[in-house]
This record gives sequence, C-alpha cells and structure tokens, in this order.
Amino acid sequence: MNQPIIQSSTRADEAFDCLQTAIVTGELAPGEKIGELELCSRFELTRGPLREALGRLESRGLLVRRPHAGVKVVSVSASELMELYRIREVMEGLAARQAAERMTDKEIRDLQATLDTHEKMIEEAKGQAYYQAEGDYDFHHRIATGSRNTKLAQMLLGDLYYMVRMYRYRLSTSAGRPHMALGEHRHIVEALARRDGELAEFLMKRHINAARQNIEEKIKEGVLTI
Amino acid sequence: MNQPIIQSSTRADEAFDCLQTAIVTGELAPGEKIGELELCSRFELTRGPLREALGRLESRGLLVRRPHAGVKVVSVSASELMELYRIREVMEGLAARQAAERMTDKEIRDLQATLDTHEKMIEEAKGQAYYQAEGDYDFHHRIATGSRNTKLAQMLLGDLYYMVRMYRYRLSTSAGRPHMALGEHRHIVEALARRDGELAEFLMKRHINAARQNIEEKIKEGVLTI
DNA sequence: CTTTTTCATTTTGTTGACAATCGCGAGATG
DNA sequence: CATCTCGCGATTGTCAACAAAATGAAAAAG
Repeated sequence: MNQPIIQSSTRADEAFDCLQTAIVTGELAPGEKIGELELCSRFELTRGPLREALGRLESRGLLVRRPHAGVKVVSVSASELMELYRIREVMEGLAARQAAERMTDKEIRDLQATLDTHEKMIEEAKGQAYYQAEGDYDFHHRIATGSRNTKLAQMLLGDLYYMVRMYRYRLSTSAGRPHMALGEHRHIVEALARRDGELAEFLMKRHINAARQNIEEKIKEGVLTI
Repeated sequence: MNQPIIQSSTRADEAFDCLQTAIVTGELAPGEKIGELELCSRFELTRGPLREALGRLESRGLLVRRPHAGVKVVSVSASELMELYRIREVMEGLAARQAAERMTDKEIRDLQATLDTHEKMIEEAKGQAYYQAEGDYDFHHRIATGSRNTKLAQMLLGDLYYMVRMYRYRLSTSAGRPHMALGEHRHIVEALARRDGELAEFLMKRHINAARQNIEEKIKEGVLTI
C-alpha cells in the first residue's frame, strides 16, 4: 500500500527536486550558466530525464533557456523581488480570507500550536535565522493549503515561495524581525479562529507589506545587496 | 525588433504550443487519457521533445501525470473554475493598479482604440461569441503586460488565462454579456488614463467578480454544464 | 591596430533502441 | 460462481549515439 514516499518514483522527478533545491539553496548561483553534461555528472543522471526536469524548471520561472545556447539560473533584481512581494500580498490575502472560511477548527488549533513552537524557537535560538525562516514558511504554507483553493495553493507553493526562499537563503537575514512577525502571525490566526475572513485578508496583506518594506529598507541602506 | 515568429525554434516548444492549444480548444477533452505514441503520430514528432513538452504542461497544471500510468488532460470542476476567478480577481486587480501607474500614454490610447474596435465587432457580429471572447482576452492581456510586473504577467498569461480560455471554448457563451463587459472595460481604461490606480483596481475586481457571478448563475440554472 | 570573417570545438537538440513497470485478461482454486 | 493469482501485452521511463547550431578563437583584411 503505502511505500516510503521519499524516493521519487521517476528519475525526472528526482532531477527536478535536486535542481530545485540546488537553485533555492544557492548551490547554483543566479545568472550562472550551467551545462547539461555538467549537471548530469553532478547529479548522477542522464540527459533525458535532466532535460525533462529543465523544461519544468523553466516553465516555473526558475531557469531561463535560450535555444541552442544553454540554460542559466534566473537572476531576480531587487525591484523584481519587490514585485514578487506585491503578488504575494494579494494572493496570500485571498488565501487568508478563504482559509478563515474553510479551515477546520483542528487545523486552526494546530496552527496556534505551531506558533507556540515558533516562539520557543525564536527565544531559544536567537540568530538562528534559518529555522525562523522555515517557521515562517510553514505558517504561510498552512494557510495556503487551508484556503482549499487548489490552484491558489499550487501557485503559491509551487512558484512564488520557491523564488522567495531562494532569496531568503541568500540574504540569510530572512524576515529580520522575528518577534514582530510572530505577533502579526498570532493576530492573523486570531482572525482565522473568529472566522473573520475580511480581517484575516487585511492583516495578511499588511503583514506581507511590512515584510516587503523591511527588505526594501535594508536594500536601500546597502545592508542587503542583490 | 522582436517579431513574433510563428515557427518555434525547437521541436519541444512546437509540441508545447500544439498540445496547449489542443487542450484549450478542446481537441483533447478533459479527463481524456492520452498515450505518448498516439500524440507522436498526431503531431508528427518523436517522444523526446514530446515528453519534455508534457513535463512543462504538467508543471503548468494543464495535465496530470501518474508515473507509469500515462497522462490525462486535467478536468476542472465548476467550483474549481470559480476559484480560478477568485484568483483572477485579486491578481488582475493588482495588475490594473500597477498598469495605471506604469503604462505609457500611448499604450493607454491604443487600449482605448482597441475598445472601439471591440465595440464595432460586437455590433456587427452579434452572437459571434468567439471574437468577442478574443477581444476580452486581448484587453486583459494588455493590462497584464502593462503592469510591468514580469512575474505577474507570466502567471496570468501563462497559467490562468489558458485555463479560463479552455472553458471559454467549451462553454462557448464566453462572458455572455458583451455590452456590459465593454462598458466596464471603458470604465477601467478611464481610471488608467487618470492614473488612478486604486480605482482601476477596484473596477477590475468588480468586473471579474461580475463575470464570475454571471457564470455561476448560468451553471445553477443548468444552462452551462461542466 | 581594429574589425570582420571563417572555422573548429563544444554544447544543445533529436532520434531510435532498450529496459522497467503497469494494466488487463485468462486460468486456477476455494 | 466468485475471487485471487499469474503472465502476457502494451506503454512508459531510460539510455547512448547522431545531427545541428552557437560560441569562441584565430587569421586575414581594412
């Protein structure tokens, strides 16, 4: 019946996952031109499945490919990163509104429990930006799936988050404002618990907007360089 | 300049385009199981490029693929189609807001001229729902690109519109309310010309919401069956 | 000395054959 | 007679060789 899901059943899926994480973690730098044969030797696979994976990655916007000229990792400028946050703002706002209407009580309780865990992680491991970023990712992930909007979740989880995470790893500062973000998260969950979709949408949009402004400031200060 | 070259430079791109239009036009019905060899003979290409195209289509959500079991065209339920419109509402609202800030004066004038053309087409060819639908598509297309938000335009044009158009073809009724939609379009362009982003966003959201309710009603009446 | 053109190497795109896996039907058994 | 199992056929996944195109360097011309 249920087999260990860890093993991707096809080599192309395997390649896709490897490439995706390699891009997100920065193992493959943005703008870097990558040859197919090099990737083959690095990930121990042949060009057939690799090309299939490259096609998927390109379709998701993580790679750009010019015919006969090879593929290179997409390089997102600072302004484009800001545009990404604008998209997140409206899409996650919608997700929050629909999540308020559709998440089960148990899911909301679990989400609250998750926030407690996050709080402890922030207190205990100050500066451990990585885990804090993962906690933030987990929060938004749950709301996206909680919206019960298949396509919305697919677009958020499949496209936008990977791009944002890509820069999270690189900038390492992550949100940079753990306690503030946690408070905003709690506020949003409260709205969810009250089934107040409008408020949840408003708070989520403000939350993401704040994160965007935070990054924008740091970029202007020169603390972050993209 | 960039001339929209019809001939895709690579066979995989060709296959991708063919498959995509075949799915959108209903030549390949939703839920239909399709064999690779069958597709190869139908579109005159070999399995390598085909598989690459299938991967891209799957990544875009137009196909679902189970390992070793073949691919089938995605079938979207009525409720999922409604969810698609919810996403369009927020994303195109954002697009309209940014377009109001960023479109050139010439682009806006061209858009107004396009609406004049649409008006004539509606008057002359009553019932020619197809062209009217294409006009509507053109309108939204221009605003999406006019937002100057690369990723936003990519998501709208690459993902959502193809899914919506897929059902436009199938339902054939298109928006079903040509004159009303045209008036709303004019209203939106006015907001763009005044550089009133907030108003443009509001009007666009209301416009798409109206289209959604229109379809929803017809589905409830049993006029449309999905 | 700069620019252009040509050519060779490298890399991508494509092809057809090979291997693994699944679905389905026939047969056997309770 | 129903159900379970086994095996065959068909389809998908994978591989390695072939062909085409582009990048880069070297040479020739202005």
